[in-house]
Amino acid sequence: MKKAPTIRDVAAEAGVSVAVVSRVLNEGSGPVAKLTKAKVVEAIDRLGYQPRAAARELQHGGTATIGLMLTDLANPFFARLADRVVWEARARGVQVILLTTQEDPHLEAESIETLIGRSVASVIATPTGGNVEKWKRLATRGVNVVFVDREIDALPDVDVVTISNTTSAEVATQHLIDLGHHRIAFISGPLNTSTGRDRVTGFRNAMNKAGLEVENDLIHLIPFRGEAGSDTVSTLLGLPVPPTALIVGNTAQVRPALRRIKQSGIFVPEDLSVVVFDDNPWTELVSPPLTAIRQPIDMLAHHSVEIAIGRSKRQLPEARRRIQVDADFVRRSSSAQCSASVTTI
Amino acid sequence: MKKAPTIRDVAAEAGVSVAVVSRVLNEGSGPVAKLTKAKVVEAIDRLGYQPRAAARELQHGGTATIGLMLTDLANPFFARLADRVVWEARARGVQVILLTTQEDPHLEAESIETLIGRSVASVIATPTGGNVEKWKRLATRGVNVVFVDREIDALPDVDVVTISNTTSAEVATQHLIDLGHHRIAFISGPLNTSTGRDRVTGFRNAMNKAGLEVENDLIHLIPFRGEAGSDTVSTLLGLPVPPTALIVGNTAQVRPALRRIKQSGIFVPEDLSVVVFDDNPWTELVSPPLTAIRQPIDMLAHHSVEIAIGRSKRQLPEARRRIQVDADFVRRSSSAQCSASVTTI
DNA sequence: TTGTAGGCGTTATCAG
DNA sequence: CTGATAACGCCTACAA
Repeated sequence: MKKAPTIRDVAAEAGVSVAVVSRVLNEGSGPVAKLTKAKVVEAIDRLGYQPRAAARELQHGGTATIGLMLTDLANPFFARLADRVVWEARARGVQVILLTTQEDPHLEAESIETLIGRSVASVIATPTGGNVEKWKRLATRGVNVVFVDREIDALPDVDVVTISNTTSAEVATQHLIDLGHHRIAFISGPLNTSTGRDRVTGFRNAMNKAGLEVENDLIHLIPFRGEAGSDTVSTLLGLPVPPTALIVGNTAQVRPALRRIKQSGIFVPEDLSVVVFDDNPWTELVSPPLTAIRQPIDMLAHHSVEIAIGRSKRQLPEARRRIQVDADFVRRSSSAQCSASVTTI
Repeated sequence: MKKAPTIRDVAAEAGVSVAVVSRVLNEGSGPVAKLTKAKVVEAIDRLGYQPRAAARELQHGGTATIGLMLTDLANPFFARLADRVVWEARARGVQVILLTTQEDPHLEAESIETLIGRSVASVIATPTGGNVEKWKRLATRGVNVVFVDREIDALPDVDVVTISNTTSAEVATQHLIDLGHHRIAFISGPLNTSTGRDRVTGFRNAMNKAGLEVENDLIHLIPFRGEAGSDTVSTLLGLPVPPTALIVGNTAQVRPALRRIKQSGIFVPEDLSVVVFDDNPWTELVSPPLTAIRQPIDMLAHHSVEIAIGRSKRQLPEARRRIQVDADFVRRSSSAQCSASVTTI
């Protein structure tokens, strides 16, 4: 475990000055004779030399690194997002430092500090909803912030990449209405997240448009973490007049909700039609295969990274970008004609 | 976007020297008068000062950061592992920089270089199987390497945290044997990974112990990436005498395999009993709920981080640690008595 | 084409 | 208790 060689060691080994070594390291930062270069390269890998990122960073005053701040990697949606972001970033030679907030604003605040300290060039994040001041400070520091999946209204200046949540929820709702459902329940995320809010809006829109009443009993806003989806389902099924259809607009709660439905001995779609947000690879393997809103994760990742890196190269127009990618509606077998509709109407 | 304040700005603002500021920053690195300290603290958050990690790192010659190198975040197993590792690390005030290799030794090599440049204290990794020299160099540099989930035989000195793969495969196999199966197929990962190898070994052990012949037709070693599991299933089902049971020992191929089984119109467990490696949250929601080997992911994460950090503090005995945690066997409904067993024997 | 020297922001070592 | 000042490893003028 001898200590790492420095640029000086390489210089000595090759019999040249550090400046020359630096020049061969950063291709094109200055002229180097062919022969000299060869000697240096030789020395470099004889010593197994590797430039220290910290020193470079200090000198140059920043890194090309992207900070990726997600709420929860155990959620397959975010896991796949992370996978794609890391991939896209690497394709551009940029590293990713990953932090998770567990939906906790306190941890989020810490993470922001950390990222400032690390002097990352950009951060891609799914904000919890709080820490408005902190986010502002980060942006003021010259860090390019890109929100993905969610946004914060109080921060109208940061770039945002999301799916069209309102429209997606409308589509899902309309689908069920077309099948004759009118008692449709909706489970969404907390109202202080843009996804939670926009999806509920879409749901309401579609219901109103169809002249159907929206009963507050049937709308449930629950946290992303935990298993609240289970109890919510129980509550819904226990209603005097239970819903005939359910939309789960909270990705993280799809599994708990489904679990409870199974336990309750309710049949899908005979007793209850189900549509869920986010199509993960397992969705089609459960019985019945689930009708779902598929979020184009690669697009989300692609645009986020594109913007993040584009900004740090100042190759983007000043104006804040707000990209909405369309989600696909995938019809499978968990949604069907409302059996009650014939008799009830 | 004014530039970030430095320790000097703080010193000026507080009317003291940089040394003093440094001392209040690093609690207990030297004496500071109470009043002075107050002034400094005041100045610090008036300026929103945040020490630059790069400078510290340069000065001190290393970071407390952990490099986490996984093959594929889209695989829920690794996603959950990442989640836990990030969590455990943070609980100890350590950051994680995440890299994925996509099972590609070339990308792995790059990642190793990167990590050296970043002068991380430790790296936790699921090695692809190659790059033996590179891994050695990393270790020689004084970086604490911990392999998790898999190991490399050619590197007998690095710490390893895995589940007991051989035993787990034995248990799974024995379970099927007990149910009267003797034509049992086994899908595993490539032989150049320890998981692939050990699981096959376990399978063979159990078969031999029961005096059953192991037909090579029934053992398939396929890559972790891609959808090879589908074709493999087709091949197996197309055999003159198809197997009555299948163990999928390649976590990433569980989904493709299952998918093809469904498509083939085969009934589980009536026509085919199925046992899979790794119990993810969806496993119990598919029909029928899958009998599975559950890997204790939190234990894997916990021990990995424990070792990684322990080593960097030199608080661990010299000797290499090799931790094997036991996996649980979770019996559900995808495995059943062999219907053919009565007639065939 | 090559070399020399100064500085990036911190911490650590010594004098005051 | 506090304050100068020399590293840490690299890059970049500027000189040779």
